[in-house]
Amino acid sequence: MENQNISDIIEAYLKQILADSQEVEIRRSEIADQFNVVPSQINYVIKTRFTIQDGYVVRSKRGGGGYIRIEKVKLLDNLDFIDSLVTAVGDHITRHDGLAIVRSLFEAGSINRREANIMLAAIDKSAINTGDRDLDQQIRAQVLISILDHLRYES
Amino acid sequence: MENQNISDIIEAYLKQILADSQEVEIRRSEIADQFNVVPSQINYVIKTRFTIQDGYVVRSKRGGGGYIRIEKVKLLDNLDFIDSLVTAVGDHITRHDGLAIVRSLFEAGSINRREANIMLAAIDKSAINTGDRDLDQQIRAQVLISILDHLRYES
DNA sequence: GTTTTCTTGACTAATGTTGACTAATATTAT
DNA sequence: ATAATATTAGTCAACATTAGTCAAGAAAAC
Repeated sequence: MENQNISDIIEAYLKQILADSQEVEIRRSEIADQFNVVPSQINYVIKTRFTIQDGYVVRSKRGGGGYIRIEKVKLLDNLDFIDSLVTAVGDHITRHDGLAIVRSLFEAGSINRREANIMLAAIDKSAINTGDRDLDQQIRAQVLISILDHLRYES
Repeated sequence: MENQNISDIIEAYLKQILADSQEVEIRRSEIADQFNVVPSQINYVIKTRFTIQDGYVVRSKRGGGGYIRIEKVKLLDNLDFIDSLVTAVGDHITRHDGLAIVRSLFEAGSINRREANIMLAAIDKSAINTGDRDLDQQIRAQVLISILDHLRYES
């Protein structure tokens, strides 16, 4: 504890607030000033310590009255399962393998038929079709992972 | 919270009136005076927060006795409604406008909250982010339309 | 010594605010 | 009637105010 870096200190500060309330809203530059770091360090802290895997959802807005809001969310008990699917998706995935991912979710009871159909529509050829097969597989992977991450918590 | 921007405050003021009545009619300069902003800021608020995708129709008249009238629109029956959203999506769409589309579906009762969140995850920046903004907007439009088309069959 | 994590700042992007100029409509004067 | 003037709203571009990204270098961990 003697040798904490400033990112750890900022993390602890924010988590202390979150111990009492469901969410915390900050102005990036204010926190940066308060801890005497450049503003982008706040992004670094958030990106490394307030991920969805940790149970946090972050929203922000730029411009006048802008903010960064960190919300503590209730994680579901399907985390290991979701993790395994995220790993299976990787950074490229074919439609065929994407279908298998969605089917796994459905069979595990994580999503119902309607939700499965929405996911399938989102990764269908009619949805993702840039003409570059490799790029399509990358986008499909990102879309799937983004959805999988949302299935980690109750909203 | 403590430091809201004035556009949000004006938006909230108008929406509060619209919570009770079907429409609100204002004199632009009066509202501008009331909130101590230039008149054109009222146009900005309307253009960014009371679009057709948000479920509002705006009419106005210039000259003596001029006004701006904001009307909450009744949603059409489901098929026409989805058609109108597909048209609104077009072949490019920003995340901001995509969000409004999903919100419209939710508010119309076409999808529930979970389904809305899946759709939002599918068009989020974490999902669609090729580095080419224009391409991202095209893909986002295709993903949305693919999902909208599926909703048509199921409902 | 190498690899990972942290720190920094230049550059980018999104959103909000302002005011000068334009356009439409109504009212008044001729 | 027509023209001039007054009274509204609309557009657009400049500027202001926030947050995000990325890559280079420093520090720490291994």
